[in-house]
Amino acid sequence: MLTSGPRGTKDILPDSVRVWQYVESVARDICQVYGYKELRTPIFEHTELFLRGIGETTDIVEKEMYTFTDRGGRSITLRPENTAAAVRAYLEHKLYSGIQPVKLYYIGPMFRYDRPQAGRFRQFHQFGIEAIGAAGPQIDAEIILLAVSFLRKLGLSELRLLLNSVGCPNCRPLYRDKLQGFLKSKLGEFCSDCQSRFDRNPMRMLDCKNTGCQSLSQGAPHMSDCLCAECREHFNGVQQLLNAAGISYDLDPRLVRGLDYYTKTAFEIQYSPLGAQSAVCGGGRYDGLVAECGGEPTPGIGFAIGLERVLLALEKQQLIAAHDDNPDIFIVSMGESAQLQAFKLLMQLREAGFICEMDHMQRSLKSQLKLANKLQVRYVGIIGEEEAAVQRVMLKNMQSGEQELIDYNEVQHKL
RNA sequence: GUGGCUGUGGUGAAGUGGUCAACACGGCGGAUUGUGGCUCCGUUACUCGAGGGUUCAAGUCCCUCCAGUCACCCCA
Repeated sequence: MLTSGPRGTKDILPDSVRVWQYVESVARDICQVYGYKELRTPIFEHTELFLRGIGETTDIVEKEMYTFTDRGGRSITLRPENTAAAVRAYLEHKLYSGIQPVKLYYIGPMFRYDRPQAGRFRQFHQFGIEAIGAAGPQIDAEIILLAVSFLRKLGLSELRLLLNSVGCPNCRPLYRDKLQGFLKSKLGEFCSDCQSRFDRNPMRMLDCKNTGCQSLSQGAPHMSDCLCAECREHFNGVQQLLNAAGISYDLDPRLVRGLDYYTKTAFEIQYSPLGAQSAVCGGGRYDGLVAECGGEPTPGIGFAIGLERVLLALEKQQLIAAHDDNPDIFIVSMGESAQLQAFKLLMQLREAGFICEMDHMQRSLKSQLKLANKLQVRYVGIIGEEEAAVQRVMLKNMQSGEQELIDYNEVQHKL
């Protein structure tokens, strides 16, 4: 249909653009405070980047990418997330040669071919940050603090921070074996979803909403109990720092990030009033990604915040302030010579920075005043034949109804 | 990709096979021709998401598709 946009996309209409700009400005401000610089990468990349970066067996790559062949025969994909692209840019422009860690942020549209739902769209927007080059838990804590404080600055409460460690290539395979060993004997009793998860992602079975499955997985080993010494120390370090910062969080042994590149710290911030899609922020460490993309082994960590979900949350909490951008003055005119005068006055006032409007529909005097009233202007300047003849304007205060005949030059002093 | 619900004007909606598709809000115009907000009046759907079918007759029944919405999967 010519008259409707593609499924899962939204137009951001003038009435809501202001809120977007506000949220974006809060994001930019906090990034400046924390020392993160904006990075703008293309909206599409070589498909290969996402296959390698995100992981070929992830849902995103298997069924959610907008992929097409361009006229040169290249396979191109609209970015489904921005971490891989940030790492690509980091390598391409040799950002590793500068001050470490490299701290970046981005705000922009992402694309995933999902079925639309509350809080989920095919084109959606993320504010995300990436810190590449630092391995210690300090940077993990910094990033989590940045996310939490961004959401708090917007006024959101009822946020829940979930924290876990998903281990590293040394300890995760061992854990996976251990978990599968535990679940294997009861596999037949799990729901069909869980049975299919067994091979693909057994950790997901701990997360099943089915109460039967939940009781079956009681007592299963937790990743956090099977971490190698290095991962354990790192995980403890992150918690210590969060404690020191007074940030409350819940350890969630079932928290798993869906993308292959995550290691160690995984976190998520939930805003439960949103319904099923309650994750407002998701992030974690990806120590293997830079090497996977062809660089030297380099640690990294980042998060992404879903802006649509943030806006939904702001709406739920009624934190969206109405902004007044009503005109300061509406110029009413009647007759051709008066119109010329009115137009000149309008230009003059706009040059001086006042918000001014006039009629563009050849309305009658009465209709112009009705319109001015609807626009909730404070003043109306009336220029008819009489006023035009003496080069003056009838300035009317719309609240008191009082009006006086004054020179054009006086108008801006009265506003 | 799977399932539930929904689809009437700019908006919210009545309408449960048969005269001009209620009503409310909004928009536009007007109420002796140079003055708004209140009130009153007029006007605003060759058409009921799209396309087929059943019927003498369909917004009302059937099918297909599309879209919205919520949930699963997954995720921001």
